[in-house]
Amino acid sequence: MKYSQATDYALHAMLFLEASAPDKPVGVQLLAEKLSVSQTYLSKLMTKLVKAGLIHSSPGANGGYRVKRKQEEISFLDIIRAIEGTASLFECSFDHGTECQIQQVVMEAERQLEHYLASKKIADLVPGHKTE
Amino acid sequence: MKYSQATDYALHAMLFLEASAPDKPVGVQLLAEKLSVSQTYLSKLMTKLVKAGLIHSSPGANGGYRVKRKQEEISFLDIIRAIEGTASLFECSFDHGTECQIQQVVMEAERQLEHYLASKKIADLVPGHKTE
DNA sequence: GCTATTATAGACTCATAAAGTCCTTAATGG
DNA sequence: CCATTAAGGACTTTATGAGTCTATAATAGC
Repeated sequence: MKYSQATDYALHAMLFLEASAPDKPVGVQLLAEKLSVSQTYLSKLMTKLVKAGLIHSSPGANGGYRVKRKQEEISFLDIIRAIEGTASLFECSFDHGTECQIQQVVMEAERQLEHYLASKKIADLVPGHKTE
Repeated sequence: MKYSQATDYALHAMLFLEASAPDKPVGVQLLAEKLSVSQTYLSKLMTKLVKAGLIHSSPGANGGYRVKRKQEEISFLDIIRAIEGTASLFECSFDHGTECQIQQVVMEAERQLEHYLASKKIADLVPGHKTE
């Protein structure tokens, strides 16, 4: 069980966007160069972030990506979910009665994990940003 | 990101073993029937649990699997690790300086997740077992 | 309005891992 | 010795991650 490398790219891309000037869009070309990944592949990931409402994109000349205004709100969990999806960490494949005790334990663990990841904001990592 | 179904099988198999008489070994045939999975596949998973030191196996007639004496100690994390391995949830693939802030956040989340899963024992789910 | 630039999207490839099957070998109790 | 049971190697099948390649759509600047 592991987070995909795509999540790694997305987290770093978001960090880069946060650290960039908020008014000037950053193109996928520059991002891909910084992350040492192909433009076309990264652009698919960026599109996921756009669809998740985390960033804004503008096509055309001088276009690119910008973080949304509520950037301080963007958590690790937001980004991870945008890339990995929202499927549960564990799902018991049996039906023994109505509820699986094992599943309940793992689900609670997942709930705590997500709570922590939701509390951590990307903006926290950028020097000079105030989050609170 | 998801735990494999193999982990699901293993957790349920352990729960079954805990709930069985500790002196009489349970064969993979019975286990596989209870879990609706093939014997050969399940036996591979059971072997992993044996190698991890969680259960004891005896071949030959009347053989099978038994939990080890320190059964109260067996945690969800033990079982999950035996099946999934101990690889980290997240590993940053870049080398930007010495440490990745992103990785540190996710690693801390993972540490908490594992702490919780280590605190939960399979024996807790078996009525009539005392854990503390 | 034309053109260069940039995001979006579909179709495809390639490698890896999960999930499982089949067959053989080794150990052990009766 | 034999029936029973675990262990292990070799294989298949399917799904997913990680990309590539090519085309299309939108937009700014001239």
